[in-house]
Amino acid sequence: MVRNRSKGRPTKPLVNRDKIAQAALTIVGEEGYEKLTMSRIARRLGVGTSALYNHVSGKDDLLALVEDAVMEQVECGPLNAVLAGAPERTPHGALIEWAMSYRDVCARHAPLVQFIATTPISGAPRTVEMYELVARVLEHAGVARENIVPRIVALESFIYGSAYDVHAPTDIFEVLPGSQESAPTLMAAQAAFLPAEDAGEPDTNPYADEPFRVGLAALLADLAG
Amino acid sequence: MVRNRSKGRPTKPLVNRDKIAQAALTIVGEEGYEKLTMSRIARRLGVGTSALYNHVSGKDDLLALVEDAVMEQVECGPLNAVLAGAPERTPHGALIEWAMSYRDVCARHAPLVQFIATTPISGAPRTVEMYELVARVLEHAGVARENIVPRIVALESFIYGSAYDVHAPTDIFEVLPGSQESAPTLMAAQAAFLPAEDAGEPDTNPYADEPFRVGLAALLADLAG
DNA sequence: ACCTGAACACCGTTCAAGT
DNA sequence: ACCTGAACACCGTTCAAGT
Repeated sequence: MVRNRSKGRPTKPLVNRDKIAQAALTIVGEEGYEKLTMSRIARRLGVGTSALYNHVSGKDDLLALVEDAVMEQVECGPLNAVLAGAPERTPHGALIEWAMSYRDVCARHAPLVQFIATTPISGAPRTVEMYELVARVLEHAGVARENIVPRIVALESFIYGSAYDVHAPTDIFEVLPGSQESAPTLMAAQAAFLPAEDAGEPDTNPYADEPFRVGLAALLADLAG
Repeated sequence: MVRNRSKGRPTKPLVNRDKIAQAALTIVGEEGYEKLTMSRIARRLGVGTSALYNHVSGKDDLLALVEDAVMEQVECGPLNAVLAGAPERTPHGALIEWAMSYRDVCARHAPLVQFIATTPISGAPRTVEMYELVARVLEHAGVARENIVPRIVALESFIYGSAYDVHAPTDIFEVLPGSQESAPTLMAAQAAFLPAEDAGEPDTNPYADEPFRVGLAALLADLAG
C-alpha cells in the first residue's frame, strides 16, 4: 500500500459508488467472482481497503451495486417493441427473447444468482424497471392481474436455475462405471438424448439449452403466440 | 485446542468421512451454513482442523458429502408407489409430491443449491438413485426416451430457483416509496395478487408457493393427470 | 496411516488518527 | 467528510514432526 499522498481527507473524493461498481465489474469480467474482494477493488482504485467503507456499508451493499450494473446487460428491447405496438412481434416471442437474454446474463454471473433471487428489488432500480416491462407485456398478453406476479416469479425461478446449467460440466449426468447398472433408465434416456443433440453446434451445452427451451415453452404455453 | 492425547497416529482412527458428514449436517442444522467451516467440524469431532484433510480433499469434497446426506431427506415414496403399480397414484401426482419435497429440502439448504446444480452427480450416489426413479416415472407416464433428460433438467432447474424464493423476504417486490410511480403495472399486479393470498395460512410465503404450483403444473401439463 | 501444532496467505470489518 | 494504516477475528490449506 505505497501511496505518495498525504494522509488526511483529500480535497476531492477519490472514490464513489459508481467507481466501486465499475471496478467490481471489471474484476468480475477479468478474474471472476472468486477474486471479487474488497481489497482487490480498493487496489484497483488506488486506495486502502477501509476507504471503501465510506461509500458502501459492506459486501452485501457492494453486491447490490453489481447486481444493478449487471441488469443493464439484459436485452429488454423486444419487450419494449411489443409495448410500442410493433406488429411483427408477439408477447410470446418477446418474453422468450427476454428470458434467454436474462438467463445468459445470469449464467455469466452465476455466483450472484442467489443474491439476486433473495434480495428485495427495492435496492436495485434497474431490476424494478425490467419487471415493470415484463408485467406490462404479460398484461398485454391477456394474463389476469392477480396472475402476473406469480407468473413472473415462476419465470425468473426457472431462469435462475437454468443459468446454473450453462456452466455445469458436460459430464453432469455421467454415472460412475461401477454403478451404471443401478441407473439403467437414466443411462438409456441420456443415450437417447445426446446423439441427436451433438449433431448441432458443439459450442452450446445441450444439457442447458434444450431443457431451457422446452421449459420456457411450457411456462408460456397459454399465451397467444 | 487442549487435548490430553498423545501426539502421533492414534491406534484407531478418530475420524472418517461418515463422522465428518454427520458433524457437518449438525452444524448446518443448528447454526446454519455460514458456520459450516473446517475448524468447526474439527472442533465438534475433537480433532485439529488439519486432521480432516486425511479424509477429505478439501471443502468441495466436504460439500459433496453433505449433498449426498441431504438428498436422503427428499421424499421419493410417491415415485416408488407409482412404479409399484399403486392404483390410486398417478405419475403426475407423484412427480408433484416429489418436486415439492425436493424444493423444500433445497430451501433448507439454499447455500448448497449452486453446488448441487453444477457438480456431476457421479460423486453423489443418492442423487443418481433419485434421478433414476424420476426417469422411470417419466417413462411410465409416456414421455419419449429422448425427452426424459431435458424434462428432468427443466424440472430441477425450476425447483432450484423456486427454493430460493422460499427464503426471500416478503417485501421482495416492495418498491421504494419514491419510485412507485415508475412501476405502476407491477404495483397494481402485486396489489391484485396479495389480498387474495394472505387470507390463507400466514406461515407460507405467497411469493414462493403459488408461483411454484403454477410453474410445476405448466411443466407437467402434458402428462396424464 | 493418521494425528498435532505451527505457519501461510488470505478474507471482511473496525477504528483511532490525520486533514 | 473522507482517507490511512494498524489491528481483529476469522477463513481454507499445507507441512514437518510425531507415533
